[in-house]
This record gives sequence, C-alpha cells and structure tokens, in this order.
Amino acid sequence: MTSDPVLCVPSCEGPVRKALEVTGVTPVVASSGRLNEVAALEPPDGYAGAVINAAGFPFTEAMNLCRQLRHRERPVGPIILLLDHYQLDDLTFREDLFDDFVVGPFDVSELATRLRHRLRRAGNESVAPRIEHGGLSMNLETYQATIAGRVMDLTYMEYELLRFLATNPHRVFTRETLLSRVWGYEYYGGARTVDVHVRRLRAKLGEEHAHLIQTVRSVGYKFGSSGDHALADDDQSIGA
Amino acid sequence: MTSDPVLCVPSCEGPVRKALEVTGVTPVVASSGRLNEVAALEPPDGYAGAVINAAGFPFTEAMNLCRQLRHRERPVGPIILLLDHYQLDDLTFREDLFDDFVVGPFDVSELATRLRHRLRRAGNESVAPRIEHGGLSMNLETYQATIAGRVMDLTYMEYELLRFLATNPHRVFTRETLLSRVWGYEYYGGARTVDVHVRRLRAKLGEEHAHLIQTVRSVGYKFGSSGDHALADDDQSIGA
DNA sequence: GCGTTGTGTTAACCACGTGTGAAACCTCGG
DNA sequence: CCGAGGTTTCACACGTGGTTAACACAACGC
Repeated sequence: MTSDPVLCVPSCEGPVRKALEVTGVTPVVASSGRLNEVAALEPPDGYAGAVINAAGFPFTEAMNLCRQLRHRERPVGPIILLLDHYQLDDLTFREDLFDDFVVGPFDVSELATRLRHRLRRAGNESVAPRIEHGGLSMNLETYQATIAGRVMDLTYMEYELLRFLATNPHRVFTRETLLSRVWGYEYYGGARTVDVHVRRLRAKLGEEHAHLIQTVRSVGYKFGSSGDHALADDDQSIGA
Repeated sequence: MTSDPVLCVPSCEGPVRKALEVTGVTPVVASSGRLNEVAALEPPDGYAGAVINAAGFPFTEAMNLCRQLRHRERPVGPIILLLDHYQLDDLTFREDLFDDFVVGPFDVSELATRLRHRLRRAGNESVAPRIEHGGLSMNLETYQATIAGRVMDLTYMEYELLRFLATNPHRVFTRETLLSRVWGYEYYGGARTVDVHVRRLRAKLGEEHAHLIQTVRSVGYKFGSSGDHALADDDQSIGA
C-alpha cells in the first residue's frame, strides 16, 4: 500500500471517490450500511484521516461515530463531514468532533482541496486533546479527569456530561439541550436525570469546586468558575 | 466587554457581513482598496480572526497578506479565505497560510458555521450573539449581562424583560404589550408587575445607568436614552 | 446464583423568584 | 393649592423549580 489510507463511511462513490483519488490517498470503505456499524468494526490503526458522509443519515449517528473515532487509542487523523445544507445547524457545540466539512452538492476539487489542507495540517498541528479549566483537567484520550491534581474517577455519563459542559464554558444549556447533545438521542421525560448527574458531578468535584457547575434558574446549567464573576457580587440585591 | 473584532479585507458586504453578524463578532474593515494596502496599515492587535476576500483579486496578494498576518508578533486568529472556484488550485502548498476557505457564491450559514468552527477551535469563548447598547452588553448564550463592564446578575424574568427592551431600543411599549411579549401569554390584571420588574432592573443597573429604562408617562417604558420619540404603537402586538 | 456498579426515576423538601395589594410619592391640570 | 391619575416603592404570600436522598433496574464480574 503506497498511499495513505483514508477511512470512508459509509461508502465511497461518485465525486467523493474521485476527490480522494485526485488527492492521492487510498479510500477504505468501512461499511456500506448504517453509520453506527463502523464502531463494532473497529478497523485497525493507521488511517491518515476519515471522510464521513452524513448527508441523508441521522445526524446523531454521525456524531457518535466521530466521538468514537476521536477516542481510539491511536485516533484517526482529521475528520471531514459531508453534509446536507440543513444539517449545518446541528454542528453547533460539536465543533470539537470534526475538523472540516463540505456541503452538498459535493464539488470534487473543493473536497480534494479540503482533504489536502487537513492532511497537510495534521502533520504540524499537535492538538493536545485536553481540556483545562479552573483547576479541572480532562484528558480526552485516557478518559481521566483531575480536579486540582486530585483524580476523580468518573463514570461514562458523568465524564461525557462534564466534558460537554467544560468544552463550552460559560454557556448555558437547557436540560433538553444537554439530553440531546450528551445523551445523544431524543429523550422522553426524565429532565430530572440531568439534575441528578449534575449533583453527582458536584459531589465528585468536591465542595471546594462544586461551584464549577452553576445553576441558571429556569434555564439550565453552565460550566465556569465563579471567579469569572468576581466583579458581580450583588451589593444591591433586592430580595433578601 | 464587547464582542470580538474580526478583520475583514478588503471590505465586508452582503452575505459576508451577515455571516459575521450571525456569528456574533464585530467586522472591522481594514481596507476598501487593494489587498496589499492592509500590510502598511498594520492594524492593532486583538483580532479574533480574519476574513480575506480573495475572490477577484490577484492571488499572490492575498497570500502575501496571509503571510504577514501570520508573522505578526501577536498573530491574528484563524484566517478564512473567500475564493473563486478557479482559485482552488492555487492553495496547494500554501496550506499553512490559512485555516479555512469558502468558495463563492457565498452561503451565509456555511460561512457562519465555518467562522464559528474555527473561532471555537482557536479557544475563543466570546463567540456568541449579543446585544450591545449604551454600556449594556447581553450575551444570549451565557445569559450574562454586563453594564459598563460590571456583571449584573439577573433573574430569569429580569433578563427576559431587559433583553426584550434592549433588542428594541428607543421604542415605547405599553405594559400590556410587555406582558404579552415577555411573559408570553394574555395576562389578566397585574399591570403593576411590569413596574416592579422595571424597578428591580433599574436597581441592578445602578443609579448611574438606571435611566437606560425610561418611563413614558401614561404609555409605558422604553429602552435607551432620550433622542427618539417614536410613539408607542405596537403595530405587531398580538392582542391589543 | 449473588454482589457490585452505573444509570435513570420518583417524591419530599426547601429556597428563591415572582406576583400582588396597598401605601407613599410624583406630576399635571384646574 | 387641591385633587386625580399615574408611578414608585415596599413587604409579604405563593408556587415554581432545584436539590437531595432513596429506590428500581439493568449490565457486568465473581
């Protein structure tokens, strides 16, 4: 195999294949069915990048796939999404899961250029997959989180929730948004679920750092130390 | 705390401006002439990113500009190129000079998505739709409001009311209109409710800025200091 | 099989935001 | 100067919404 292999999901046809050939990489088709079959497939390491055709597919499946590709021991290189135009909005708050995207109808030379761009850049960029914020440190590869040096062993959902909040600090999310973004599917009932997970997270953060997850009444939760609001301190508070 | 400035070269019109506004950053036009004028201009530091419209311009000029932006002591953030389709090939071997690109005709939401993507990836937090007016800044994603830099911590209804008033400055609203718009339903009695909330808002704005919400006797309230006398007239009110 | 661990649900408890009425205050016209 | 209509201010009761703990259940390992 002379040229670098690039993972194609779920298939590789038409302009996509042509673009890959023009770029000079070898397309490797991972699955010809649904997107979430790939995870089970667990292809060997050594891919230079991935092209995921999410157009016409359920978006959450594509995102789950991205997440899994990112979390492999030796993660696949840059991830490029192929999208329908209406899927653009779904990318919000998921910016960390992909590296570039193309909107259909797919243009061969644009796709090829983006591929080349990302592949070249992947060599130089040493993207430390790590989140640092207010004493919290999350290693995205080892699934470990430490607060002020102390290791907090989180469960899967706890980790995912904290990661989502911490990658978008200071931003308020409704419980519905959290359920759909972190849990990844439409959720019937159970908005309290978020509350409980937040409570558990706060417990594991310890009393000293519990305030890292803040409640915004009637809205939802957000991540961010109160140090940022140091100026706030409502000296003219109304009620009490 | 105003929204981050993004350098626009050579100009910022049409879909480009719209995309920047949607993204929540402030476009700053560096030059309205040729691309290479900007270098001489040497704009001050502090830009969150740059959008360079190379479409229709000599390509080498755009590349020179990129190079100079990259080599400043405190380099501008991510650089996004706007291109004509025929310019795609010129990008080869220059992948390090830019971070993303869009091919014309330019689509607002695609451009906005790319902007957000690269800004977020660059670790930029202050990419968010905002309202700015008379020292008041409201970040619609973090539910935070600051007046003259000081964080005012508002309750839910306070925030909603202030947001409504501030998004329609200089315009007078009757109490009934405010109730139906902000509270969101037909409200029986309780016109005093608005008064009280206005009072609480004025208290949190501080004596110095309390006048931002003005009373229009026997009509209602409006946001913004004097100057505009546009009479009440809720032409789009629901049930008045 | 059993115990363990992770996750979601339910319900009691409690705090705080919110709405209300009444009184004080202001503004304007007679 | 008075009175009426409007606005500001205050104190308090209520209910929504968040916290918390305890339980239910599935997945997994021993």
